[in-house]
Order: sequence, then C-alpha cells, then structure tokens
Amino acid sequence: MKSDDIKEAALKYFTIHGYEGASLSQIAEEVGMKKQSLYAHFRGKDDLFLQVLHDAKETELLSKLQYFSNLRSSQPEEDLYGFLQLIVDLFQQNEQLKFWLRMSFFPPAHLQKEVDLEVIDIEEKTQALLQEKFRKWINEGLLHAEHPRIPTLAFFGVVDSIMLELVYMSDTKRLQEKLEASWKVFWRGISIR
Amino acid sequence: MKSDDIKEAALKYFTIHGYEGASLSQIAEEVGMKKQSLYAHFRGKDDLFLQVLHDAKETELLSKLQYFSNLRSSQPEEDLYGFLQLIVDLFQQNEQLKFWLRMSFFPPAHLQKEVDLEVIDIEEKTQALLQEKFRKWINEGLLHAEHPRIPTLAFFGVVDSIMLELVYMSDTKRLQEKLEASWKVFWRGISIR
DNA sequence: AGATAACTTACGAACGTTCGTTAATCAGAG
DNA sequence: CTCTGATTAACGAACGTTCGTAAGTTATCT
Repeated sequence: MKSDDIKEAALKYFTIHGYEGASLSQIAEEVGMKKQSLYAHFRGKDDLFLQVLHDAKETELLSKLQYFSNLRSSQPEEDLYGFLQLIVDLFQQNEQLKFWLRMSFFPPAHLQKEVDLEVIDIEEKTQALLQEKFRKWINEGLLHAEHPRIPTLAFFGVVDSIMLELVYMSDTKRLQEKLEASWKVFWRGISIR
Repeated sequence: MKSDDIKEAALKYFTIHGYEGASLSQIAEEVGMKKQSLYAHFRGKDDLFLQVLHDAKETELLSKLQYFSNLRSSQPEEDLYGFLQLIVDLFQQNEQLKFWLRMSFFPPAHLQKEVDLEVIDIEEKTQALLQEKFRKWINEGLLHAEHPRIPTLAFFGVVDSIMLELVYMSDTKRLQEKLEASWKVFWRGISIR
C-alpha cells in the first residue's frame, strides 16, 4: 500500500522538523513522487498529519494494553520495571513514539483541539489500567499502603522523564544510568519497608 | 530598548508555533513595525532566535543558581520541595522556561549544534551543583546512603516530568496533584527509614 | 551655538524561493 | 471503457532577505 509509505515518510519529517517545518515536497520525494500526487491519497497536509497521529496513538496504546494484559504474575517490581524497558524498546523500534511525544506536547496550533482529543483518550485508558494494577498490589500488601492514585501519577512521571531523556538522547549509557536512578528511587518510594 | 520588545514578541511566537511556524511578519506586527525593520536590530531570523535562546537560558540558570545560593539551612526536604515550587513559579511568571523546554528538546534542525551547546552548559552546571548538595546531605546522614548521582538524576527526572506537565497543563489542580504524588514517592525513596 | 557629518531606526518595494493546493492530462490495469 | 494513481502546469500566498531611502538622533568641529 502506497499510502503507508507516504505516512511513514511523513512521520519521519514531522518528527524531525515539526508540523510547520515538514514540507510536502520532502515527504513526496522520500517516497519517490511529486508532492501533487499526495493528493490522490490524502485530502491535504492536515489530513495526512491527523492520520499519522491517529496511527501513532493506536500503536502506542495497543503496545501498552498488550503489555499489561500479557502479565501473568502479580510481581509489581518486575512488571513496572518491564514497562519502563518497553518504553525504551518502543522508542528505538519505531519513530512513532517520538512523533507522538512531540505532537502531544507541542501540537500545531490550529490542530490543538484534535490532538488533545487523542491525548486525553490514551491517557485516561492507560491511567485507569495502571491505577487498577496498583490498587490490587496495594490490597495484596505488596506495596506501601496509600491511595493508588499516588504511585500511578508518580510512575507516569518516571515514564515521562524517561521519554524526555530518549528524545534528547545522544548516549545510551546516560539513558540507562538515568533510568536506573529514577527506578531505584521510585521503587524504594513505593515498596514496603 | 526596542530590541527587548522584539525579543519578547519573538519568544511568544517561537514558544507557540516553534521556530519554523513563527514568522517575522507576526513578530514585527506584535511590536508595531514592519518585518524589514527587524533587520536594524538583528542579522536575521537565526540571530534573533539564538539571542532569545541565550537570554532564556541565562535567566533560567540564574534563577536556579540564586535559589541554591540563598539556602541558609541544610534541610533537604524543604530545599528540594522548594525547588520544585520554584520551577512551577518560573513557568507561570515568564514564558521563557516554556520556550527553553520546547527548544532544548525539539530544536530547529539547522541550529541543533548551537542549541546543544547551551543545553549542555546549563545541565552540567545545575547537575554539579545539586549533586554536591546531595553529597553533603548524605554525608550528614540526612538521606539514604548511596552514590549522590542516584538521587540527583532521579530528582532531575521529577523536575522534567513536572515541566512536561506544566507544558500540557490545562488545569492547575491536576498539576498540583501530580507534583504532590511525585514528590511524596521521591522523598520516601531518598529519605532515611 | 550652529553647521555638518555619522549613525540609528524605520519603511516601501521588490527579490527569489518555497509553501499548500487545484486543475487538466495521461498511463496502465481490470 | 472506466477507474485509479501519477504527472505536468499553474495558482495565490507567504516566507526570509536585500536594497535604497527618509527621518530622527547623536557626535564632532568651527
């Protein structure tokens, strides 16, 4: 499918240069066609962008849901640390997560409304899922007793900081060091004494 | 000074629309002049951007250095939590921190080198400063004994996640809740039991 | 003080280029 | 023949930048 090639190229340039900085000529050239030909597949730049955005969001959401549904054991230490590693892996496999991160925090001004809808959707779902996990773990006495919303929000904080580090990353060693440090302190902060 | 008005307007549009999305016409219009007149003050768009960037970095660096040098007491709990509040205050006072955050993580591609130099500079200085603080606190037995680099990196992680939340922020209540949660877990993770 | 020179700031006009988009045309496949 | 997808051509609009110029300010010298 040629549309997928276009979306792949668009993802790349949107990620590097942002919405305004990415030009349809570049994207078209990447897939070996003229920019006017893109209009056979998409209604325009906005349409292309929103489809790429939706795809990126869906794959990210799916990856996270799959990770949590494939957990057999109830071992918060492994499960949570594994989730952080999942984020790192996703970042290095596809460009989609980096694109998603950039656009969810710095969306093109005239599409902020549409972007926000996607952001809110994925956030509510993952947060509800994780908070439920924490609720169980706390009830089972595996974690420090407190309202599950607290470790949930704190963990998303760790995830966010790791993603930011992944964006900036020049060096894998530095990333791993920061991940270990954040995880160590976080785990000590939620585990039972 | 008219140059300052221009830089102020430029900061605003760079923050909202990014480098590529901000146009000199808009910036000029904001200060009540034509875009050609900007060239009496700056050599071009890149020059304007880099000056705004440098100013933003300097004020942020200065704010952080001042905060740490004005600490009289050796009370990590107050000092660290106060630093988080400082970040929140800086974000709501000036636009500069939001601009800085956006550009340090998603710089215009052709200026990445120049931006990186500023980022590395501010990061090295603040990190060295904070790590020294942690070293002292740990030596005084006020914090959990470990290599000071660990709580330093973890704390910067908390700071980053708070800043991301400030960028996204639609709601002050949500921000405060996330800040409290991250702080609670972080503090429990580094304090002595 | 008054005249002159130099510098600063702003403007209109125009430059060449690129942008996203539309329309007409054409090749190839079912 | 029809339909899908790609092309060429062309569009108005906006981009950053340069030029020449005019007005205002400052500095220098007699």
